Amino acid sequence: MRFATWNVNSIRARVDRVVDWLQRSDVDVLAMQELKCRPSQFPFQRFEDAGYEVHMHGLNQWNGVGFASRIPAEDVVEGFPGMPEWGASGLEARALGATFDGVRLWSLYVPNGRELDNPHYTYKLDWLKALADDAAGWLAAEQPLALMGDWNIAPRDEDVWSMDFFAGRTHVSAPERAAFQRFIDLGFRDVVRPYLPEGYTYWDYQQLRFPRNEGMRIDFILGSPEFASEVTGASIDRDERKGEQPSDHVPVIVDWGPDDRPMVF
DNA sequence: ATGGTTGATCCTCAA
Repeated sequence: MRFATWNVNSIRARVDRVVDWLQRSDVDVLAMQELKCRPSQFPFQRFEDAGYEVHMHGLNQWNGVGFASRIPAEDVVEGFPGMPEWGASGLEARALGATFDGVRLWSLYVPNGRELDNPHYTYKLDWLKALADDAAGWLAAEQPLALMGDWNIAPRDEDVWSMDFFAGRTHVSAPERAAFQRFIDLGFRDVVRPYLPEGYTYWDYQQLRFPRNEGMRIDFILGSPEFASEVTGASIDRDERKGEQPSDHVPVIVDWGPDDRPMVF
């Protein structure tokens, strides 16, 4: 099976690209973030015509998470217990869980944080702590489980194009990196890094960041031990940042399952 | 060519 995650930055602006990519890439389940729409606005038919069912969670023009899959989704859950609210606007559409053929997946859009002294930064850290608290319990199920999405954290210095540029900014701060590391300490593994030690997943639209390859690695797939042990490959589809109307993020893909296992002795 | 973003509830906010 092939699983992927992609912050599509508006599904309505990019449905052609996303559906074309799904079919071309032979993906079974795609976790999507930043759909930027409510269910009534989602182009469900375009996915269904391509053989994919969609489950999505969207409340307004911001955030929005979902799954497109060739496998039926079971036990679909919006948000997680204890997920913090954002001020008066309440719960945001940043997490959707679903099970596909026994594999539990989460599509996650971690709050951006904006600046270190911004209330969104505290919200981001609180949100990650609440997720980790719940995810610790999910691991006890000893079921294949993966947390997939836009984490808005660059865990290593080499995950940003310039540490000088990011000095004093979000995504690289010690508290954010500690929040990410907590998932690793719980037993999750970055299942892409062993196959691809280098490579960005995001380039800002501004300042010619992509032509200059001034990007960030902030989209990750963290697998439980039961998930990680069945991963047989991974890729980052950098080409999806090219061409007409790209998202500012690119897809991150893992190949998974006993049927995909190459011969290992 | 000495510049340079995109998307949404679209002239302001979010990333």
